[in-house]
Amino acid sequence: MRLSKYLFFTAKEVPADTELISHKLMLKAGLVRPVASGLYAFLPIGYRVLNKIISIVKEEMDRIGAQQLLLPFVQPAELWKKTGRWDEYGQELLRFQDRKGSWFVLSPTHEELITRLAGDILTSYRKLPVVVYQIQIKFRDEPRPRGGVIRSREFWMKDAYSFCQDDEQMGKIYKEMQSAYERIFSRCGLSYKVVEAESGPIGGDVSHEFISLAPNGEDRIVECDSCGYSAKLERARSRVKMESKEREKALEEVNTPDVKTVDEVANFLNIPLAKILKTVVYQTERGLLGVVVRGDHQVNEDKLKKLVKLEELNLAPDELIYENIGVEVGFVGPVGVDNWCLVVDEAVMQGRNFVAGANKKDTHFINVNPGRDFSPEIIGDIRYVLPGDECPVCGASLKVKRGIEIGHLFKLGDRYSSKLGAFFLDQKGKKHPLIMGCYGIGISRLPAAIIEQNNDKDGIIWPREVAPFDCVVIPAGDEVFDFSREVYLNLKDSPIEVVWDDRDVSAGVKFKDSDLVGIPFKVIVGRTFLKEGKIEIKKRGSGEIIKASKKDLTAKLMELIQDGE
RNA sequence: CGGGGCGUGGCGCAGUCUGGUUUAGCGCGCUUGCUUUGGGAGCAAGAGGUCGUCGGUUCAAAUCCGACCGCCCCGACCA
Repeated sequence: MRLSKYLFFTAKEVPADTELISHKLMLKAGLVRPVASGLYAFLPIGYRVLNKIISIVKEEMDRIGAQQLLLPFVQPAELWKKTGRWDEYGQELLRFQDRKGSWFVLSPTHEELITRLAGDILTSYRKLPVVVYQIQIKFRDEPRPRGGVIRSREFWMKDAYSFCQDDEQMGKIYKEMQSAYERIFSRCGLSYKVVEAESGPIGGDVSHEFISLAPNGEDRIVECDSCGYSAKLERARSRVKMESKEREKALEEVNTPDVKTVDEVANFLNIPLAKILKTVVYQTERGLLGVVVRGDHQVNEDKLKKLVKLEELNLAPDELIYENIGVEVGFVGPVGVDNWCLVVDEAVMQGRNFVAGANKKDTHFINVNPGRDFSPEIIGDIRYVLPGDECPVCGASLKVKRGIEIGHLFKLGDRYSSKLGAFFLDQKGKKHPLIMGCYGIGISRLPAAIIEQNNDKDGIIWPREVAPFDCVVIPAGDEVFDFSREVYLNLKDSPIEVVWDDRDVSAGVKFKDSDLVGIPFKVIVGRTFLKEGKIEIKKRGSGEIIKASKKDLTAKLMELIQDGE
């Protein structure tokens, strides 16, 4: 490839409001270009990287016997109505009508389609298990696309689906898929974590996410260095520290004029946040819910929803609270209220002598004791884990880290197959729903995730397997231009992927551009060649220079590329 | 859903508050020529803009007012 003829450009400036390094570098290096909110064009260099990633994914999927297929990007609404997701999926599902007025959706995912297909074809236990996958575009009408290709509306995804007779078969495939993912992400040069996850709108019980570690990532995970426990923050648990058993003191009112927030109360009474009870009032389909957590904790609504088994859960508006509790927000507490369902976090139950709102203007109670002063209807884990909490498995101190979700595994069970009538017959001729799993990889966000972990002040440093090219031949000086062409043509005949920077610009520009784009090796033909007859190979990451004669160049490079892990 | 910001050649920005010397500037990139050429070169000459759209105010609008469209950022309820 001659660079002078390649659709290639680099930019010195990118919009001032781009935050992420990967976003900046992808724009600067000319990998992608924004087209509209959450829509990106992949230019040739960027598309090469994407294809490298796709090849790795294909190889590893094929290795575990998954079969590639292609489903349509546009799906009829009917299927989505059958599974209920036409209503459940919300505004992220982009819907439109064809000329006849029939409704369709742009696929945000493909469970419905693949399940119906499987139901038509996989009618016998003899064919099971089967794993299929596809690599194609998805569309989710995100409320706020951000971070370049990390959260875009249109994106590439690898989605695989497994169909099994029973949970045991399913479990085996789930494990195989997990190790395939581990190989894929390692080959991409990523440092990642596997964590327990929530399944969200896809549904299902067991779910794991692969998180690429990145300080700016939008997902937060909890992990234990000591035993290896790790989970998404939303579902992470922690052990409740046993409080020293203080003696229960007598309940007392204190005057707290205009002291409303937990922070204000802590300051005003000069006590730690953990000694305050935070009472949050929710509105649900079955009336008001009083939710109590410690002042230093936050209510985890996902956990709360699961615990109380309610669908609708919204913070109650101020007026509604005033009407029902008779006090303004800020002085609400659990003591003496009976027209709500009281849900209390387990950590609260371990404590003694708390401060809480007294349900009276400008007044708090001190020495509030759970059990004595109020009786919860439901007790459970409804809080977010905090850094330093004790690991639920081994008790060591937990850490909270950030990252980017790059892969997700779900055990779906029969959620889709039952609703869509995807059944098979067992040995005895008995009908069962197919037991399903689904497994995604965010293909088009992977370049960004990789760049987040592999860059320096000069630009991108691609790991070997995903680099757009292995090397670039750089002529440094007019006298060597013709010879550099020879060098290029020689390399082109080898398996090495080479590009020749034949542009009429100074050598400095070529070096800078090569560094920015992240080509692993520069093959420099210049003054060293004129002086010593040697060609230089310069490594992108370390800057190390290896000299080779024209004769040895290809072999030397092949060797370096192989070692370049 | 709430708050904030932005829209000026391909890209990044200034100019808008205080309307009129602005023929609408600057940097990057682009074209041509000469000199350069191992880490984003210099000089010279050029091309390229209905100042997001529509409407209003005014003798006069990139600048003031209104509506719309597009884009970006922050927050999403913790009492």
